[in-house]
Amino acid sequence: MSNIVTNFNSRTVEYEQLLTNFKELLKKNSLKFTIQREVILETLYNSNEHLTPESLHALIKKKFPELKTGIATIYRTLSLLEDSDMVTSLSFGASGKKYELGAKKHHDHMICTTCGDITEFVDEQIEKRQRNIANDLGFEMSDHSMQIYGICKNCQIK
Amino acid sequence: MSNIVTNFNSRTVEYEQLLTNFKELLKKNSLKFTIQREVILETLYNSNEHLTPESLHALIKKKFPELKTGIATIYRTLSLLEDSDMVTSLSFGASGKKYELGAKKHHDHMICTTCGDITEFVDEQIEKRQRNIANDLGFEMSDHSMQIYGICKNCQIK
DNA sequence: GTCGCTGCAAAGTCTTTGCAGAGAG
DNA sequence: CTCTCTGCAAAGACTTTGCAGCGAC
Repeated sequence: MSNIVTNFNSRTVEYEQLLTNFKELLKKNSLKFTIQREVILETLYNSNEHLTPESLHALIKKKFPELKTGIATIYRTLSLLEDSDMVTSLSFGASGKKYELGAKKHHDHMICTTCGDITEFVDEQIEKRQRNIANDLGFEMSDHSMQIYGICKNCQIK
Repeated sequence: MSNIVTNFNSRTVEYEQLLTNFKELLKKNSLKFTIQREVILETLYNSNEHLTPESLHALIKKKFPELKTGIATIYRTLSLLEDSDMVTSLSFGASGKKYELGAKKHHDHMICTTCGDITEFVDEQIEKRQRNIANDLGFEMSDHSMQIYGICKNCQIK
């Protein structure tokens, strides 16, 4: 798969770092670094969207048809990545479970109920307030997520 | 089912109101008011927890064994209630989809990752900030939800 | 070489649907 | 009476698992 290797040359430092972390994680758990796992990580990294196992599978099939990656491997790898906190899953109403790389900076989501588009944002004021609330309730906060639902600019115009 | 009728006598005004709304909703859509639908609404109202279709079913089976309510009816009624915005569904990681009555005042959730317990809270500061953010991004906000994950007081002690 | 990984297909879950009889309006 | 509901069981959708051969180390 020389074209995968070539691809790496154009990767950002950020991706190289991510890949290194992943390899370390695997090594630490005596797991193996396989082309499938690499392709999944890469595809997640290159996608700006939040992917379902299904859509990840479709993307990979399209980009690396010769790999014949099975959906089971996608599920297995996503679980692995999620367990290791390298990806985060979100689930919205009917649209199922979606995954995104968790290595990115923390952010919240604004979801358009018309077109399903997801916009990310961060607000330090809210972040701070969340920490305070958890504290007040005696909660040892490990994570949090926030979603705002509504109709995005584009869909309002239509 | 006279015992159901009797139960209503001890209901709060709030529940009476909820029931009236439900009946109106049904009438408006030429749907029928059945014992099953009533029992589902009542059980949701009386439960302080966030219920899965499964657990709702179990609760109803236990409380009204003579009804033999099918799980399919639970699913159908929950969809109906959700479509009409009378209940809200939340989905967390692996624990599946949980429902709660949406007639309650808006609130956010703090979820214990150890015992799965859910604590509700509201913070006006965050609520306000959310409105501002949606506004800034040109979003017409219809709803939002926020979850804080962590370890609750109880589980920290154990 | 060893032992984990993968694709495939089969098995599980969870949820939805078709149908015939029951029941609300 | 009519037309929707319901329970049941069968069908679907989505995930997980078992297995035999493959491939990383």
